[in-house]
Amino acid sequence: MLKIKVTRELVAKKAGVSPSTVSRALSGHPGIPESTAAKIRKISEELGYIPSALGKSYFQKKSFRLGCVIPYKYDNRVRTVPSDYFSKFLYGLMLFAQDKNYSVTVIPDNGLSSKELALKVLSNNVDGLIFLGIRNGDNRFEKLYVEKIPFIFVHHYEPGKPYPYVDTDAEAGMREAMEYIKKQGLSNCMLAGGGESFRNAIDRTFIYKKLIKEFNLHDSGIINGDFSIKSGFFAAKKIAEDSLPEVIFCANDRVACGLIQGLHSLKIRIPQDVKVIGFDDMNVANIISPKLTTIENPFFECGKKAGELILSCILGKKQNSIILPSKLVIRESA
Amino acid sequence: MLKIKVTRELVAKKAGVSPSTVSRALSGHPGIPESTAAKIRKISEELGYIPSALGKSYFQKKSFRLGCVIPYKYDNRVRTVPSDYFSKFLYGLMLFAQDKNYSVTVIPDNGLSSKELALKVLSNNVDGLIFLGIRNGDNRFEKLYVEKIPFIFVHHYEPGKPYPYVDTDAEAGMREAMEYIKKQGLSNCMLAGGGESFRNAIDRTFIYKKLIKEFNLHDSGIINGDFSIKSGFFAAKKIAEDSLPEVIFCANDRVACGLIQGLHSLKIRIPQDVKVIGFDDMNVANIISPKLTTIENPFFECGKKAGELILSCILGKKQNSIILPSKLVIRESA
DNA sequence: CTGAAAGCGCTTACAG
DNA sequence: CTGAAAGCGCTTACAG
Repeated sequence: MLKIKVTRELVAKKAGVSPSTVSRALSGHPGIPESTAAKIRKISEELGYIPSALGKSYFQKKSFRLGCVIPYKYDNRVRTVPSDYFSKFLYGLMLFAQDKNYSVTVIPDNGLSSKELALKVLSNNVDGLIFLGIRNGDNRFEKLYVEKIPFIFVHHYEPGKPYPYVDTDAEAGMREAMEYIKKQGLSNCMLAGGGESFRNAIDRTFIYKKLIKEFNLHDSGIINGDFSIKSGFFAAKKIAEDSLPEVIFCANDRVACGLIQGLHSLKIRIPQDVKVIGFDDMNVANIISPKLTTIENPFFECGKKAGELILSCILGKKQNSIILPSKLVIRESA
Repeated sequence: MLKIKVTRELVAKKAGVSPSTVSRALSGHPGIPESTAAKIRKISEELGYIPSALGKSYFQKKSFRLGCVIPYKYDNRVRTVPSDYFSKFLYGLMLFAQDKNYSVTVIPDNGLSSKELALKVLSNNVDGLIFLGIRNGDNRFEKLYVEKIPFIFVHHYEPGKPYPYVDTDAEAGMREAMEYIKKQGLSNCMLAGGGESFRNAIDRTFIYKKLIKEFNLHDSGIINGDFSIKSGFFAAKKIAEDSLPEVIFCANDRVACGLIQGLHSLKIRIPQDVKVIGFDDMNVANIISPKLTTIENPFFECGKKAGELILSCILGKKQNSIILPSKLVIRESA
């Protein structure tokens, strides 16, 4: 027995109305009286009518999809955006999208050209692009902007440019952290910094310097790395060459993990010999020993907000960038 | 100056051919001589013609999208599939999809009904579904199968059912691990098991028992948990109640992390007092102290294979389930 | 090798 | 409040 595809026409016939009316009833068009709409919904249900997402998209020239662009490099292994970041963010985004009847398409980016990126939108594969893990100096966006491709950054922005973004205000959390250490009577700080590649790393370094002054603490210097575990490990060696500071701030939790490994290997105890404070509150912060005192970066919330913002861009509404707060999470390392 | 949408018709006119020929040339139809095709491609390029993905999808009634269904629970916080798993898998899948001109849509699943899941395919939102993190007793699949919805499992399967899946052969890696400890003259083993909720947990327990016998080692028992960090932590307390075994196998790296935390809190040293062997080789295995000796689960490869398999299902080709090998990765904990 | 034509399923402006 | 009709951009079977 062949199953017949249930079309809108069939529903219309059964309901004694025209196909147009079925469309309107099912999409909640205001012109249709509730009694008619209810009847049509009931018949649709009984018949098992399933409106085609493709038909709708096609007609409206909208894919109803948000593109989430994720960097990767493939050398020996795949390098990913730190996984927690990626997955928590994506959950936030998916849940937002689901709520708006959008879906989320993930796009791997190993250096797609402006043109290739634009094509994702121009070919209606997605309606807009959300960029994660962008590095400074990436010059692909001017062209996207000129072509009016809806796009936003997450945890990145370009000073002086109108590109909208969602970012975390690192200052709130770092301020809490400074207060916290000041209250303990500590003063001598260092920063295991994240270098110049990421806007967020630069900002965190800037805020560190600013707050050190503001709180009248002593800065014993900055060891620059690149946001990686390895760079944290090497920072430990450098820091141990001189007399230890009382507190080491880290550009992110990955750096903090490497730093802790490095300090361990040098038989330096945390927090007894030196306190360590991370940034991001990745899952690993709760697993590593000692558990990491760190500053929470609201990845999940970022995902939701990124959804809101890109949708505004797509729909041509206001596109005000969004800044989310960070906050201190006290555990064992400081 | 208004930019005119470049259509296929315009390309056709400029090239002096019909729109049909443009379609054929651009999609590499064999009937078109290369000279004509080249000319049409050139003109398309010059004009900036962008074929609409929506048009194609609509006509072919295919979305060219693979749906990746990811479980979550939202209570206080979002619970995710372990992030590494998720992100490495997704990279493999995305790269495969990209290669085949498909894209990947992520679908959050907090207990969608069979019907809701089927709808994702029936409405042409995606062409097929890839299920991650499925638990035993999930009864949503019979209906999908009956409705001929293309779907596969990853790291799950249902004995006696024809549902296709991609899984990792835990035995290869666990065998290596057993050989490795046997070679060290160790014998007294325990398992911090993963309980009954996940097929993979059951299998790993089964394989553990089987190999213990085969290698003529001593089994001091199994402490069952649920694949979580917390369950590993509690396992440590239980294990420490009696005399310690020489080696503790763990159902996965999360359990191993919890176990290590628990053992640390009891002042039990790893590997001096007891060896610990994980499973999965998540990122954290390299971060935790001691670094975890574990069995690598090829997540990235799983993603690629999952892409292949679901595509076979979608295209109605053979659907042979795929088993990937695991292997021992020696670090510090054993 | 190539063109004219049909049709995919939908939505909405228009007319009533 | 509701229907008939146009049209979104594509692909392919058919005819030549």
